[in-house]
Amino acid sequence: MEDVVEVLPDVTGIDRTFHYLAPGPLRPGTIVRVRLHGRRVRGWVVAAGTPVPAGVEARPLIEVVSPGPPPEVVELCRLAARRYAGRLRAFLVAASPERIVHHLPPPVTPPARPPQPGPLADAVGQALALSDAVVRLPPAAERQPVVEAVLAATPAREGAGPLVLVESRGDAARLAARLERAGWPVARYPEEWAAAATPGPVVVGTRNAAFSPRRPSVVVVLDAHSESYRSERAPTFDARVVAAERAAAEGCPVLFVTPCPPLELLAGRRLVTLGPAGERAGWGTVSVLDSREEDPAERGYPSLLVSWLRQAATPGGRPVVCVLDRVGRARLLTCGGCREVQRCDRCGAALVQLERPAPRQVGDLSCPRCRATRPAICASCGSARLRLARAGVSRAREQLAAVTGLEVGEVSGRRAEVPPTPVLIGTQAVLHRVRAASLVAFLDFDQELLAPRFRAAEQALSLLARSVRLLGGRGAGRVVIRTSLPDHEVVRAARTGDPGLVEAAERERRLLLGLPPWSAMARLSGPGAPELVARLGPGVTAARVDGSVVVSAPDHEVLAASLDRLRAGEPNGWADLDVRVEVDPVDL
DNA sequence: CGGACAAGCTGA
DNA sequence: CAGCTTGTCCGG
Repeated sequence: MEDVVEVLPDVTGIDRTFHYLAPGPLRPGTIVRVRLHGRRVRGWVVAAGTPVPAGVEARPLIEVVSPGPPPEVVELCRLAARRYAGRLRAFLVAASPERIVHHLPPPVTPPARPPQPGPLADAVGQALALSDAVVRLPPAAERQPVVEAVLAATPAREGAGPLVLVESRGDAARLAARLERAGWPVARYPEEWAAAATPGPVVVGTRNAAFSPRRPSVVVVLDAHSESYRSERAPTFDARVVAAERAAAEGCPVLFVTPCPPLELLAGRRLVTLGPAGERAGWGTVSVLDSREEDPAERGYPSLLVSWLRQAATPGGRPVVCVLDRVGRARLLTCGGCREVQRCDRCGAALVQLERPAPRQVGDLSCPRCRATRPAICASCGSARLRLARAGVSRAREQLAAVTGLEVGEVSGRRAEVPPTPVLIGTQAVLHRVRAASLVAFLDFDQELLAPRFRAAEQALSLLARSVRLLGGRGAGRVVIRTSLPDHEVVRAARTGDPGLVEAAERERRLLLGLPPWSAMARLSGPGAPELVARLGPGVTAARVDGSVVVSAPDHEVLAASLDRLRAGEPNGWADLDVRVEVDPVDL
């Protein structure tokens, strides 16, 4: 009983460690049970051999419960806790088995497979040689062959194995099944934690798999543009960042595979593509309907769209999917004269009218993104006649059924069944609810292009990529974009199969406004937030944005150091501060 | 978090 | 003043 270990209790309200005596040496990450304040609680060994503070007497721990994350993953959790200003506990939970692990299965030997030569193998080889790269593959390209190409090209490494991150649990299940069918041993994370802790199998999982136990020999992030890699609950960590940090620490290559890489992913990384021809082919047929040129009598459902919908709707076949986003009550204002959408001339977001104007008063237009305001007059023709353009999904369903003569079902809610109708309509969530489509039509793509978030353009392009994928390659199917902005770079990118157009425009815009990746941001909310502003220290700026505080720093190191200062002053860390911290908030 | 304990309130 | 609620503190 000579070994002293430091234990972090698995208790919500505690963000500090305690010392206990262990029956022998225990490595950091080990899950133990201890007595704390008369209670029996679980916790993680987070350090060994640290001196017991004066005045306290370390007591023996109750028992060793289970193996947990290995020391290098505990270290990764520490880095993540610092970068995302969260409690270490949250990350250790993500890195730990769901149930007690009694014994680890024996290591397996993966098969040796020579890579299949071809353009895909070339791209993968190039990316692996770069060690940290973005592989831009068009949406119609299948992902399993990419993974197999990486597995075939990655040399075996003692005690290590490949790690593949995917965007959803469904993707993980499918990929795991396919790889197993192809003869690769697979361990799913977190369900098969113990197998994922042993050398050999390919570890497949969603964002938490970035904290999986075994050392990676290579890390692949599929659909790396997906926002599901960012956890929406605090701490809002980004698994892509964690995966990159882990690969760097481990000295193994990391590949981000995506049809539309966001700027933050490209920053400091090399890009590998299939070349213009290969990429263009993989974006399929993208058709654009200019809503400004429509016959008003068609009321938003132009005859060309209707005939495409009718053609694509086959009973019993893949559904036609229509997307109409009325998410965010951001009212879209168009000019009654020239029909121009009223946009912010500084950042391009759609303007809204502030509150309800007082009687006989014209309310100014304001930008929900950058807060700029201007008078309610059309920017292009000077008319003061502005109209509110908007239509809810349920009403659109009726209109669509009437105008096409087809049966149209509405997809709403998270768990409701998808109706078996030949045509479906819903918000962008519908793209996540179906596995395949014969046609995808965005009835009002302006909604996506002009959403008041600084990542709107990238998000819009990723919706198009997802749509192309639902059509399933083979040149069948069509994506229809109805918009008043047919020359917007997002629309051009999808039409020409060149996501670089969005990247270039985005780069310019973000540099100009000092947005990420040229800065690092965090949002502090909750009762404690306002008082903390004064304690942030130098190097950062803070701004009040409806009730919460947005903190900006030149980079993540400065931001993390600043937020760390807040925690450092408290004996019980974040548990003492009545505040919620989101680093890199998505919906800004 | 949740137990311990102190301070405060109520009713007979 | 017992019995109960509410609040604050602290854990090895």
